[in-house]
Amino acid sequence: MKVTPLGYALIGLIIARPRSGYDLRKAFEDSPLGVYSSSPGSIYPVLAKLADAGMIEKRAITKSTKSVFHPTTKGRSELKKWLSKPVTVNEIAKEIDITLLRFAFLESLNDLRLTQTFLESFEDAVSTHLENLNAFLETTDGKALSPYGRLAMENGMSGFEGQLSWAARAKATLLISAKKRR
Amino acid sequence: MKVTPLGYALIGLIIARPRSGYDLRKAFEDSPLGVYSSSPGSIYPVLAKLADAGMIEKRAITKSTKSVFHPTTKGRSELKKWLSKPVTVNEIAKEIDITLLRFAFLESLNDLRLTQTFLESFEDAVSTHLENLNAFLETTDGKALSPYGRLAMENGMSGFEGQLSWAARAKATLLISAKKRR
DNA sequence: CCAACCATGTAAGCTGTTACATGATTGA
DNA sequence: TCAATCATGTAACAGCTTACATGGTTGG
Repeated sequence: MKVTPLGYALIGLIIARPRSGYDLRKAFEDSPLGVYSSSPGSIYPVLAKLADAGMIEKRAITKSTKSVFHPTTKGRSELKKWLSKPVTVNEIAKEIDITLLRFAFLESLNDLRLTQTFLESFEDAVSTHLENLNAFLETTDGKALSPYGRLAMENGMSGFEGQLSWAARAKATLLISAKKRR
Repeated sequence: MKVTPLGYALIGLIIARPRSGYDLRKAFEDSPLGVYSSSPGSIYPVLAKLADAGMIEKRAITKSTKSVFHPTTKGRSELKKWLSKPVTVNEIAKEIDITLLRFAFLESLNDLRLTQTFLESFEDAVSTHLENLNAFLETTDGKALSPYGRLAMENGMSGFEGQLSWAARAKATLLISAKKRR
């Protein structure tokens, strides 16, 4: 079964703490971090599929229509697989918010080496993408950019430069404890 | 008929210069600016719909299977309507790349006042969103953020701060000629 | 002549959203 | 008791992508 990003997000939240469908909806509702709709139509069908596939376990609450989802071994390992995938240029360019989602859930794995690999892969992808953008500026199309187009382009580029410094900061913040331990 | 963002992008490109479907595909292919797929399945159906709705005009090239799309009055006015919509907080939070697309096409309207309105609306939306994010940090959920979650949050926030300085720069760059004219 | 590119289109599917529908529980 | 919130679910569709399919044109 193919798990979608929303599916991974749900598994990740359930690993952090077992929750009902309603709890999960609220988790999306309360945070202003864009991402997904909190509407029932988004979440319940995905939860049902994940439960079918054994990625999570639905436990009924006695004397209630309510139920709570718990993590399973399979769910944990699938999530880990997803989080361990290297960051690609395409992911950076088109769905960087999903990259950040992956980063956030990385914490649950408690594996600093993986975090480091991830952040380095992130830096590589961002750098490559920035090189591509710079290369584009040197092409005929790039040089022919109108003022507004150029400004829009600069918007993107300075954003990705910000991503690079963020990654450096993140590494410094998270990997410092490892250094201390030496 | 409802025009989708991809539809507006196509109208905008056609206004800039009449093109065939194939030309439009290449426009997406060559630019590393994320946005849309250049595959035929994305573009041709939308072009057909836009032509049906009178937003663009398909002109056959004699002795060829090829044809070129030209802008229409209706297409121009619909695009202008789309570009004139104020930037909302939700748009900033969830589809800022579309906001930037709108900005880029704004140039074709040749209306500095509209550009200024747009950028100010953009600044307002970004500021409000930043306030929302800051407010979230003060809530129980915000204070309970794990280190990784906090870093992901900071990533977003510094990105939006970057958007604010970009908007200021864009205003300075574009509106300076208006000042000179006084 | 054959590879590469020009050129257009359809069908199926993926991912997620909006809108609809229903009923239980809680607190003022 | 009645509004608000808890709680779960389905149906329809939106918007875009991938993969498939087909044929013309050009240059080495």
